[in-house]
Amino acid sequence: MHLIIAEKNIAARRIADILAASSDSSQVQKGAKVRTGKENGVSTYRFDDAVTLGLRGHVVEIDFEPGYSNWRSEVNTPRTLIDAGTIKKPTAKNIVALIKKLSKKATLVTIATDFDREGELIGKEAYEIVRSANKDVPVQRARFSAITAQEITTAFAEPDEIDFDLAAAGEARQIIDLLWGASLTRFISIAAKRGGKSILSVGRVQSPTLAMIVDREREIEAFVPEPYWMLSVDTEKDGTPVTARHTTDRFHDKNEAVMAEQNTSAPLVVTSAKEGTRTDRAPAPFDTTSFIVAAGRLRFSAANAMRIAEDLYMNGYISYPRTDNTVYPKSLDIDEVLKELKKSSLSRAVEWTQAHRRKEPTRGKKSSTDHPPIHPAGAAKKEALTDDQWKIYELIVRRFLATLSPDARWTTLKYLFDAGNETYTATGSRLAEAGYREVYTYSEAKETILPVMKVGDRLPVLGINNEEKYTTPPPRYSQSKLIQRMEELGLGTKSTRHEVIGKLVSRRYVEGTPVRPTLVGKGVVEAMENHGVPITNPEMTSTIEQHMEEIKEAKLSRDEVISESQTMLHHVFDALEANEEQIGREIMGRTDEERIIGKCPVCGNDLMIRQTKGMSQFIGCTGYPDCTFNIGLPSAAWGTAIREDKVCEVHGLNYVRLIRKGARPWEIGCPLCNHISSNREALMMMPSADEEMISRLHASHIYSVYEVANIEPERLTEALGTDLATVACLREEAEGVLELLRKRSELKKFVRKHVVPRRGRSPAKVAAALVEAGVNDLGGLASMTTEALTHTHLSEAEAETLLGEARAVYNRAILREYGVPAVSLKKYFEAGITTPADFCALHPAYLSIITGIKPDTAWKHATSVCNGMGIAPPQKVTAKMVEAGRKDLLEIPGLGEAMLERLYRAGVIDMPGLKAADASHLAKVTGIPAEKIRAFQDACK
DNA sequence: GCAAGGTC
Repeated sequence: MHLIIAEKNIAARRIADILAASSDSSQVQKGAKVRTGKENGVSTYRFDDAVTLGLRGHVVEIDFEPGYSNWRSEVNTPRTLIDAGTIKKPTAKNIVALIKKLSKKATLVTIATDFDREGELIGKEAYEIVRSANKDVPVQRARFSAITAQEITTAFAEPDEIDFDLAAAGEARQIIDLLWGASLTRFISIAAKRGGKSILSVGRVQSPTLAMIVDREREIEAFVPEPYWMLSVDTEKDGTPVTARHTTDRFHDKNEAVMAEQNTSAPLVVTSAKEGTRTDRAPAPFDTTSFIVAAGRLRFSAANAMRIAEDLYMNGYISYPRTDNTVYPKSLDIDEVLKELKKSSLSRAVEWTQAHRRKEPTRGKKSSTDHPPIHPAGAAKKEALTDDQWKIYELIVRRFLATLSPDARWTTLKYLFDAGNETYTATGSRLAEAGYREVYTYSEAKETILPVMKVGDRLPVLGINNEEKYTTPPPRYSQSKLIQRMEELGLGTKSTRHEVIGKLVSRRYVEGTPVRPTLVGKGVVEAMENHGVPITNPEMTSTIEQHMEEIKEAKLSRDEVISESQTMLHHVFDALEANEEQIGREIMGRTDEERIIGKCPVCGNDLMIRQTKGMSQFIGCTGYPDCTFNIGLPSAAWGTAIREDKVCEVHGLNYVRLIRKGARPWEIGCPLCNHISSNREALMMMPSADEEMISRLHASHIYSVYEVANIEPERLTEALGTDLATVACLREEAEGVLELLRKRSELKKFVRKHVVPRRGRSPAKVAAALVEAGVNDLGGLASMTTEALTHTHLSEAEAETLLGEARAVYNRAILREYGVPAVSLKKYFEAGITTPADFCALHPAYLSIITGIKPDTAWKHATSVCNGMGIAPPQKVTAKMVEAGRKDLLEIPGLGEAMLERLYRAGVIDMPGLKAADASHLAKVTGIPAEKIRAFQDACK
């Protein structure tokens, strides 16, 4: 059996299709003989004697040997990771298992992973899995740069061998990345006391990228705008207005500009008129980076553009979108692609291209072996795709057509003028041949048409403009600019570059589009720069690249390179460990800054967003405990509170918003404005509150009922200008309001738990209706009628269920309050004893017999419930009494255990009780026939 | 809990 292993499922499928179609036997059957199956959850493609399967990129991952998982270990400190051994562990276990299984039966294995360094490593990983199950099977390597019939058949007809040196180069990179990344990440996270979700990560790619963003921000911050002046004159020729610029583009000295202006005098004499042409080259084929840049102009984020491209690829509309190649390989049949595209919604553009083909397609600067440039692979109709998918597909098709179309040609016109002692110029351009612009319509061809003039023409001066302008700082990086820069510096790969920004955002190192660093981001970069950690340097990548090249050429060994890197990292740690505390302070100082939202209105210290260990967060004064001013914020379950740039005009505090992954941010706005308005209603609930009182409270920075109830009475008297007695009253009122609010919130919680949300009827709406109806707590709800409940947006059935739940919960709470312990309560409820009334009406012996609780204890429970209810408690019942009575009763012929329970229920627990009872009444209560009862009574001694 | 690299 021939086992073929590709890098991914789609590649496996297409390779199988091509090989099956070209194998001798199948040519007769036109290639329709690939059998698709699922083995171990992995798709396989079988034909003839071959089975093809796709990996999922790397199916194993490197990690440290066991024992290094505790970040805070005293023994295995971050530094020890440098020399900790690494192991490979499977990440796609089902694929690994399937390869092992199939390898045992294989007589030949072909590794058909992508034709690049990482593909070689992935192939070697697969090879090792094969070898672990089969020591002898021959393993060969197929190399191809496009999955076309021609390339695949050649690659399999002339197989090669795995390049273990190239794979070793990849391994060196993996290990070095892990050693540096993990050890430094742990070190600075621990130094800055950050754990869990807010760790501070460091890596060979992410850190230099972050440093670039930080650097740009520094340039912007340090930028001082400088004025300059631009001089131009307005004129006209045969009624067409023309503006001519001074030949000195920018005057940096105002006096010079003014002088030039004064020296300018009519008429404007044409001294030179030059015509020319300019070639506007058709663009090169798309690689991943140039594709992301072009999609960025259509307002797609890098990650979004890639996600859509991957979608299109999976559906066969475009070729593989992760490529470094900008030169179409010979094996790509361009005519065939064009023919196919005529079936798409872009057929007119395709036809134009076919009619105007340039000799050779354009080519970019980079050519590589991995994949062809991104190009269309199938025809799509506009209706078959979503809007965004169509925009991306159209872009890729039009770019492909553009690479096959002629260059555009412009004619240019340049005039020079004399105006007194000054010279001016005007340039025009006109699109002579649109060329590729016919099909690639993404940039506007901006023409400047000038009227025809000849040397010696004299034009009027209609006006002189001397404009003062300022130089501007370099712009922040857009996503695509950043990806371009990363590529120039060799950071990341075609497959990962667009993910790096996402990583920096999720670490809260950068924010916004275009991206700017946060204070944490700046702090981390500064800390590394200040303490000689070279990882923020792009050179680290180039060094690794060089070393990898040498490993590939077998000039250096993998272990030599790793060992050199380890030594270097040890030196880095020498410096870091000596300054751990200082590094921590530097970063934490920065991050604190990010949480400060303004000055405390009470004491003038900084106000800071704080999170507790639980889910609660608030804005507190850094003067605490001397100043206790604070503003509550919604629970962190709604999102983490972060500072915004906008500042409240009234209170001078930064706005705050809550952010949560996957949710729209919750804009709190000015936290103090929010605090005031959300507490106003509650304050007004105090009977003696009025507007005037509330403004007095606000003036003393008292905003909530809670504060009224809890701050020192002296402060209240001062704030309100009243005496202590009035304040005492007020505090009592506040306590009352708080109690009411607490109950309401409990009620709300209860409703939320038991009412199913429906369109237009949220649980909150039901709760509001209850409050409106004067129901403030669970007890109130429990004592409502079903009918009354149906007026709160509930159906009758819903009202009944809610009422049932409410009563159960309420009764349980009351009974607990009256002193029935929780463990016993559970037994009572299981036996159907659920209300205080049950305890008062039923005989303790009955309570005991149906729950298994001792009679004495049941009596005690019944007594405390009756006391709580203000009802006379039952007479004392003891185990002895019950036992004696029971013995007597059971002696009566025909009276068994079942009947005993019924009698208990009716309060009859012994012979005297039975004898004294009214037979017909007892019959009614117990359901035992009256004659039988009479017979029992007769049998009593 | 950490990197970067594949792929989904």
